[in-house]
Amino acid sequence: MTNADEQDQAAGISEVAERVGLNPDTIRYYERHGVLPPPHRDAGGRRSYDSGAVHLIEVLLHLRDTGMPLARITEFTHLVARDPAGVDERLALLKDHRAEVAKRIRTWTKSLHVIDQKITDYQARADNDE
Amino acid sequence: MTNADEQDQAAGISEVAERVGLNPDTIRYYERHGVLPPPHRDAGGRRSYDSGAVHLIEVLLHLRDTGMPLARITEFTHLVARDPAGVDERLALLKDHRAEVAKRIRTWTKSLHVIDQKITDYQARADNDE
DNA sequence: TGTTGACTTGGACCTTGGTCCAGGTGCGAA
DNA sequence: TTCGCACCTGGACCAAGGTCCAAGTCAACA
Repeated sequence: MTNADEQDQAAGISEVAERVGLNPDTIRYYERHGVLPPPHRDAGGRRSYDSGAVHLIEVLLHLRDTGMPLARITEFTHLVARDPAGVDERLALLKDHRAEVAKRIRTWTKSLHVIDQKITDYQARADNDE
Repeated sequence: MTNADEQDQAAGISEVAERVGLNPDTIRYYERHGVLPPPHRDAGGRRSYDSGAVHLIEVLLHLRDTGMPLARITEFTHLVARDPAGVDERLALLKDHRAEVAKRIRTWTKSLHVIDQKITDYQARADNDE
């Protein structure tokens, strides 16, 4: 079983990509654009991600997947890099985003009702035409 | 008061755009791409939207705003045009979409909890550093 | 010791969803 | 009847977010 070893330290880009569900090219793209910080490199110059780096990717993906634009995620990453201890700005950014996500969930829920109404309409028409 | 008149029949593209919150260019773009059906034209060749046409736009915007790709909305529009009475396919399409929206609301709600967790973490760190 | 296979880089290309612009037309007010 | 304005068309342009490709490097294995 290779599992125990795979839990530990330093994976290559392909393995990380697979683990987080991204294309390796997407990870490189994010790095070029500052969305992700540059990872360590092994002796041969290849990218090497420890578990902390992988965890950061996973957190940032939660932000992306709740609609935060890459440019905004990049700000977050830069805050971490510039001042790893200074948590205040990051906290503000997250709270902002949290509010937006909550709002979007509310508006989607409303739209869901509109769609349901339309479905009900159509169902009635379909039943009438029987 | 112009209000009573504005409620009635046949608005031009700018007025409709304003009413539904779109750029007139966006409405033309949607029409070119089949997202919206071609509207009536007045004597001078200008687009003219009656209340039914405006209502259709509003419904389609609910689909768009819950993440349905324009290509999918276009299918819906074509179903209406091809067979105005045949409601079954439209119903299936809407139910599909409804399920996707419901799922998305669930996953976003989960991500919201992850973000909240991160906020709590940061808050604890900020409090410790005081 | 040479071939494989995974990696490296930079840049070209792609899709989605618009937005903007130039050049032309037609209607109503002055 | 001429001005001005809203509209028309077709096509260029834009931004975000990737994806793909060519050419080169390196480590390991036969």
